[in-house]
Amino acid sequence: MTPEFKNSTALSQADEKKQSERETLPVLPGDQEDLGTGKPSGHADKEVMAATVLTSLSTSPLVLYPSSASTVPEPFSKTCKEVLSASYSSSTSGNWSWDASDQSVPSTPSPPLSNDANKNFPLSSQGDDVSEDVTETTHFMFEDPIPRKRKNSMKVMFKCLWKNCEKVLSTSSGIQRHIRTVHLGRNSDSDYSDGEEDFYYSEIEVNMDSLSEGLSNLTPTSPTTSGPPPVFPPTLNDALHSEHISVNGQQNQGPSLLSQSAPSTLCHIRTDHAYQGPVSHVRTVSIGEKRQPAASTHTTVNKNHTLITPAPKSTPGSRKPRGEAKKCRKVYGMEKRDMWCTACRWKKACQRFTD
DNA sequence: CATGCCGGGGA
DNA sequence: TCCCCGGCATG
Ligand SMILES: [Zn+2]
Repeated sequence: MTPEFKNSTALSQADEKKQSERETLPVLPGDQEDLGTGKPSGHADKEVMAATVLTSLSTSPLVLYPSSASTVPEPFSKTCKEVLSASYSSSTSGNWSWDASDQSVPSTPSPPLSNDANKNFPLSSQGDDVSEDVTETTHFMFEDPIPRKRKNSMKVMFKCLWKNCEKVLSTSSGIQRHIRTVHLGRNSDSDYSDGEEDFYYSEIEVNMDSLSEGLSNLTPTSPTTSGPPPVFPPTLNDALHSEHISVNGQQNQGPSLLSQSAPSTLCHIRTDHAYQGPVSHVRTVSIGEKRQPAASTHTTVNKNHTLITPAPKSTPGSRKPRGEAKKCRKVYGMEKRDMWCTACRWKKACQRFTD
């Protein structure tokens, strides 16, 4: 049978199943030429076809050198990767493949994480921006529409990194709003979000398990709770840096002036957001020099092996950068699926438009 | 909801 | 090895 008709016609909607009808190709005459669909004998299957035309979409890569900004009065450029390395404390040998090594899910189907309603983050936004907190959404931690994580009992939260602000929200949009309104002093009406906010918050992951374990004090289970209900704060901030960064004296609040509050650190820590590649939008302000909170070596004495280091784990730590650049699928569309690169057809990582 | 892709499965 | 899909993560 002709392989052509194997597929059916259904598809439609979400995933069109398959449809190997060649639109462009006329019903293949007896023997198609080389670059047909799949020839056993590999010839150089370089795709040199017209596809190239479309491929021209690439984008404008390169250069964005914001570092030479200008507002920076003092050469504060330094401490760059230091921070980076600090946060990336992970090591090469840190095969996080062990993951579930310890406790948790021996074999029981354990019910949905559930139960304990323990959750509350000690965020205390006091200190600076007293002027007005737009209140906006605050902390609502459990409303996340996250049915199940890859693991169980793992939650991703977004923490504001401003000097004295420790707000933690459960949604990125929430934290962005917070930063925009509270710190950047932007109008909330226009939720125009340029990449700026991204640099002021970071994602942290909260392990409910260890949490409840370590400090299961929330519940009156153990009477001996005199322990300090610490907050698992990945916040390794120290006031040390504040000295340098005090360019503006304070931060936050600058309704009239735009985000002049931005601190100055010439390095852009890429906690996770990997913004690179084709940047079509011209950033009004040069990004790159901002970011005030700095993480120093976590000297926290963690006797437990349960580090809460923000790094390895499914969603939170190593986020999937999710490359940019349109891939075959988007470029050609489902209709011309035959033009996709093999990888794309197999639903694998695209090879033609690798970014 | 669409896209991208890993991991796994069938021939 | 080729081919494909379930399902999930992400924006
Ligand atoms: Zn591709």
